[in-house]
Order: sequence, then C-alpha cells, then structure tokens
Amino acid sequence: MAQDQGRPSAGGRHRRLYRAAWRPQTLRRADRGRLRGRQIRLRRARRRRVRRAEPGVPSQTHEAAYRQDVTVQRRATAWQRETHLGSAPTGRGKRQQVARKTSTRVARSRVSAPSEATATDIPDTSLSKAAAQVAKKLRTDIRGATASELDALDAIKTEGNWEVGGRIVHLTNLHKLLFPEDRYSKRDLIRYYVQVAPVMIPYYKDRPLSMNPHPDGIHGKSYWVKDKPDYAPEWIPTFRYQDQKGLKDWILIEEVATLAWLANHAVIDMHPWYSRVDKPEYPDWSVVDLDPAEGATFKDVIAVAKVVKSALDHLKLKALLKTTGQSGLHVYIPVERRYTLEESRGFVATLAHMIAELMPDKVTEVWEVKRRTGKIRIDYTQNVINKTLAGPYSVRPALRAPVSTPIAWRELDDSRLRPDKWTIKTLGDRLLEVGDLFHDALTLHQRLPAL
DNA sequence: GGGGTCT
DNA sequence: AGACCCCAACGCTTC
DNA sequence: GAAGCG
Ligand SMILES: [Mn+2]
Ligand SMILES: [Mn+2]
Repeated sequence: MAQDQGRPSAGGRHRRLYRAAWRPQTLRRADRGRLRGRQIRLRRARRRRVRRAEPGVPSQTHEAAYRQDVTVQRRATAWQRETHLGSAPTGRGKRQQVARKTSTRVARSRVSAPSEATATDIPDTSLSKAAAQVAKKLRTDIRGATASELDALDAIKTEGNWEVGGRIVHLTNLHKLLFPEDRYSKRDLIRYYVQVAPVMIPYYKDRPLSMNPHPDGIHGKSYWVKDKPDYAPEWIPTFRYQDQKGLKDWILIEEVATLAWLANHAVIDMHPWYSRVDKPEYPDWSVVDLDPAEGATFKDVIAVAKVVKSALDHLKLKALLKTTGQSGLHVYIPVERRYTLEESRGFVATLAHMIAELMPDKVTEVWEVKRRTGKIRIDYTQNVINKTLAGPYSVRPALRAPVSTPIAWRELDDSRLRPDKWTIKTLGDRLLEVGDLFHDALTLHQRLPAL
C-alpha cells in the first residue's frame, strides 16, 4: 500500500548507462510512425555478467562481475567508463569491494537434519496435504513444515525460537495483525508460507528475491529491501550482484526456513527475478502484466487477457496465467534463456502495442496513471533486471490476504472468477482440486517469434 | 530490526 | 530506560 | 535534470 518511495536520490550518479537503441524491425510503416511518436524505444544496456563461484557446486554466495559488452557499439563518456569500472559511490564496507572480488563459501550448518516428510509428519490440513501431493508428483525433495513443527509454532506465545526444516528461526510479534480486518496475524502468514513451501519454492529457487516488508501491516508503510540485512541468519544463501549503486547480496529462497524468516520479517509478498543466478541477464520468463486503471473493471481485464491469449496462440506460444491478488492478471511466457531482458521487453512491448491498436477502447498505452482512466495498461516495462512481480503463490498485501494463484485460461470464462478469489485460507482446497497449474513455467523453453 | 539522539 | 526518528531500491519512461 | 512509475 503506502510505499516509502520517492526518497531523495543521489543527484548525478544516476545518469543513464544506456545508449544504443533497439527498434522492432518488421513493423508496418504506419506502426513505425506511431512507435516513434510513443517513444517506445528500447535501449540495449551495458550488462553485468555473473558466474557461479564454482560451477556445479552450490555456493553460499554467487559472484557478479562487470564485463565489457564488446558487441554493443557505443560512445562511453568519462563518467560512464568510471562507473563501469565500479567506483563505488557509497560508503558501506561491502559496497567498496571491487566488483571482481572472489566469492566466499560459508558452511551452512543445520541444528539437525530435516526429517523426511513421511505421511505421519504431514500436517492434517488441506494446504499441507495438497503441497505434499504436488511435491511428490514433481519429485522434489523440498519439504514444508511438519505436523510437530506446526504444533510448535502454535505453542510459541508471542516470541521465541522455532525449529523448522533443521534451522532455528527467531520469531517475534507473532500476534501482530498484519491483516487487521481479517484478523490474520504474522503467525498466520508464517503458517501459510511454511505449508505452501514445497509447491512454491521451485518457482523461487535460484531467483534473487526483492523484499517489501510491511512491518505495520497492509495499511502501514512498506519499504523495499534488496540487500540481505546483516541481522538475517547466515544460513540464508545469497546471490551477489552489482547494480548501478553497488554490490548487493540478494536472498535466495531454497528451503522452508527461509520463508519462515521472511514472513516473520513481515515480508508479505515475495518478488523473484525472472532470471536465474547462473544467467541473470537472460530471463526464462517474459511477463505480461495487465494493470487496470481506476474505473476499469475486472471484466475488462478478462477481455484483454483473452486477446493476449489468442495473440499468443497465433504465435504458437504457450503461456501461464495467474491472479495477482490485487486487481489485474499476470501472464508468464516461459522462454529459452537466449534473449536479453531488452529483447524480452521489446517483444512484450510490441505485443502490447498491437493489442492496444486492436482494442483502443479497452487498452491504453499511456504512461501517466492519471490519464489511464477506465482502461487496462499492458505493462511491458516489467521485463527489466531487478524489477519484479509478486511470484506464484505469493500472498499480497491486500484485504482477505489474497494469494497470486495460477489459473487455467478457460477459467477466464467462469463468471465467479475474482482477482482475490484465493487467499491464505482457501489456497489449500484450490490446490487439492486443481494441483499446481504453473508447472510449464519451469519446463517450457520457447523461442520468441519476430513481430 | 538496528542505530542514533534527545529527554 | 524510553520516546522518537531514520533507514532498509532501482531502472526505465516521460516531460 | 527531474519527476513518474512499478
Ligand atoms: Mn500489475
Ligand atoms: Mn505493472
């Protein structure tokens, strides 16, 4: 809700690194004229490359390093060259490391081996049972909280150490109502995440996480965190990456205990990157973010989503659909990791533009929120490094504690569909009914056709 | 959640 | 000791 | 360069 953005930023340091322009090449002449007018111009950025510390060996910290992208013709200013070499503009110690510093491996100790999730360990809730079913079908060994662990969670008064998945997580303020109208506490949020973990984690594994804590609940101020805080447990693995400001260690969700720590930290929604740590500039998801403006109805969103679907059908692209828990819908196109984020964004931009021309009464390409009234924006600008959407099975900071829930395309015809149809209370039954409808997001590797 | 400062 | 304040992002788009 | 946006 209220976001702590708009903080004064350090003046001239944010100058563009971007020069070379990319344009869709095969547009009709009329479209080209319009595109010029709309300034849909996509820039090829200078990119930072990353390598794993030791290929094939899971490491605590992955190392990102700048590398000159010699394929891009550009004139660099002195300032840009300086920035490229990583002169860190900030004062904190970690930020001053040179980008090419070698990575460190930290032993990840467990207090005990996580127990095998045997049938008797699985809590007798629809969510835990459904998650276990799905995980079994997927043959993943990611497990959720056991029955005894959930009992122990309920036994903690308001603060205490909780052993889950072989880790100790210090939980605090468990009674704090993050969703006051629904009377859902932080304990309820934790209980959801540690149960859905086996279904959810495959979509977050190896994807750097942006966090948006809501310490005062859904009506309070939230703030963004990308760098793993110093007070976070050492056993939470991270991915080290250099952005324009400096080196940061992004949290990676690999196990149930990390979800417990995040939820305790009032991180309500989880925002994973569209790319994975071993190839961070090459996303495996292109996302189409349908954002209704004030005055647009969910029916309108559905109508636009159907057109997106038929466009993708014509292009022979399979895509996955999910509710956002707020008012729009998210479409994920699983792609082969051969396109840069610029190319991914360019594809979605062109798609958005074509659909906007097809249904100008429903779709707007306007940037300013105030001028979008009554229409849907197909937000292609999401396809950027470091920019994220709430991922599948993420809770959203809204009334009822809605969950971003995968749905089948044909469910768009169900008049009972609502953007907040599934919540932390009902997702278990939903999963028991339909299973995990987002599977293909991890297994398909499609090529994007030229538009 | 943590650090600093003021009362 | 407690009250209070501040901080914890970033990259593209548009004017 | 600065404000808008997510
Ligand atoms: Mn959206
Ligand atoms: Mn959006």
